[in-house]
Amino acid sequence: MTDTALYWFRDDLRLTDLAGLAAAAAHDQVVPVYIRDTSLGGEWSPGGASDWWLHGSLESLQQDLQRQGITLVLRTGDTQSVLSELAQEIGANSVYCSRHYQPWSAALEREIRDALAQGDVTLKRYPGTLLHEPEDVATGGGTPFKVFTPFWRACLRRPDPAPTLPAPTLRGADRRIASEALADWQLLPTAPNWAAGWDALWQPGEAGAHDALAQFLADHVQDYDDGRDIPSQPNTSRLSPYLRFGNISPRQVWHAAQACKATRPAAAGDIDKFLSEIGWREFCYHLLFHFPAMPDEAFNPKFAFFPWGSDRDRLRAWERGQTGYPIVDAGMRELWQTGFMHNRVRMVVASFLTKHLLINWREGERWFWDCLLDADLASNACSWQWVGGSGADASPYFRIFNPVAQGEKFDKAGEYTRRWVPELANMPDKFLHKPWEAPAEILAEAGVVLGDTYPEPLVDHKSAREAALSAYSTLKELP
DNA sequence: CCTGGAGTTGTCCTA
DNA sequence: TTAGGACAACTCCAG
Repeated sequence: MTDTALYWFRDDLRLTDLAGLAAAAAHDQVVPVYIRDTSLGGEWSPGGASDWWLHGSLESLQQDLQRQGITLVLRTGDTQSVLSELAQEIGANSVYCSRHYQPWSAALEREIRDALAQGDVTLKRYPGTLLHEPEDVATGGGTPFKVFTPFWRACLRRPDPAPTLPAPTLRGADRRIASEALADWQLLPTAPNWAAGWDALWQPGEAGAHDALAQFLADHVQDYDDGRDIPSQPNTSRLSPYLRFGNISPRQVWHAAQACKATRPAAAGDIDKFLSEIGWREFCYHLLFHFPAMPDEAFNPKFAFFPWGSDRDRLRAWERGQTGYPIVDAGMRELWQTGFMHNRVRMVVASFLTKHLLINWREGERWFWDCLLDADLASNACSWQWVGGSGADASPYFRIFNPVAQGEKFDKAGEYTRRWVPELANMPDKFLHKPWEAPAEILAEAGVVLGDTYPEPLVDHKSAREAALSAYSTLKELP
């Protein structure tokens, strides 16, 4: 009798460094499946940009498997039912998968394990796309870390993450198994196709991930410490969407970075800084695991009654990149047009939404969720709470980014701002980040008519800052 | 249980 | 022009 295993692909869309797939390869036959279950996660089921990346990742995985003569089975429906039916259909005795850490994942995995067991099928769950399991990192008192620095120090004290695994040699099923067509899932936008041109910017899938990592380590990591803050420079890794979908594992990133450090000791500081950003991803996942309400509720309970405003017009202006603050608008338009935003600018726009507009961080979290290719429940929730001040190890209340100063400091020559806000392209550097201060003749010469070709500032920085400080000061009056 | 240093990414005012 | 301190007080976490 043929010994057949099912590999259930989730957010681990790759073939290398996948312990569960390597283990499944010991069976006579392996049938890989990806299940589209739109009921999972409720309001946190993937947004539009994520679906675009998912499509590309699945297409890439299909091709990689096809090279071994194996077809990726695509099915739609309730995950548990699909797995049970498919296991029965192909006579599988085992189902392999990687672990997830979302609030609903543990219960889902338990239910699936129990349901499969009824048909004498074993669910074999392997560690997920992290460096360390949440259970393996704790304070001396056994509690989860709530501050990043001691968390990361504890991670670094642990044994190195396991060495990475090669892609296993798989033998597919000896008969055809029904699969839906990826195109029928309609993961790509059509009318309108807002992702037109994204193929030139991104290469979803495992090969693209390794290209991006290799190029980053070869050409850009050496200036990471300073360069990562300059949005016009290519010194960030842009690995986040690949990590989000498991096109690459953080262990692969870790070991590649360590190898790079060995050959280029001068870049060691930059590389450690980069790895600490991988550490932030790790920290967010661990926090979400221990505090599953993170995406929906303020981590710091003092914020339960924070006087957030709810001005829909202002929120809309922020979303559309029409706030009148050039660096903010540049970021929001980069997001809308490319599915990505530079990290420094993410902080600026998030600070602007929560502190200048006093709009609840959850509105920003929601918008990013739909627009970002790397929309990740853990990183998105924790980062928004961090900026808003309610999160773990959060930004202090008085840290209110001045959007003019941030623009002048990090986009001094205006390259980034002019690219995404072309109506200001002819503004001189001196006034690019504060066009409302420009004399009439300068505006005329640059072809800018405030309130017409480019908005007047939505709020006045100084008074918005004072209003935020005053709102945040109400926190300390609460019990 | 107590103690004390520390805490991703800033801004503004003053001297 | 520039450097330093204030901006709350609190919680976290290791010793």
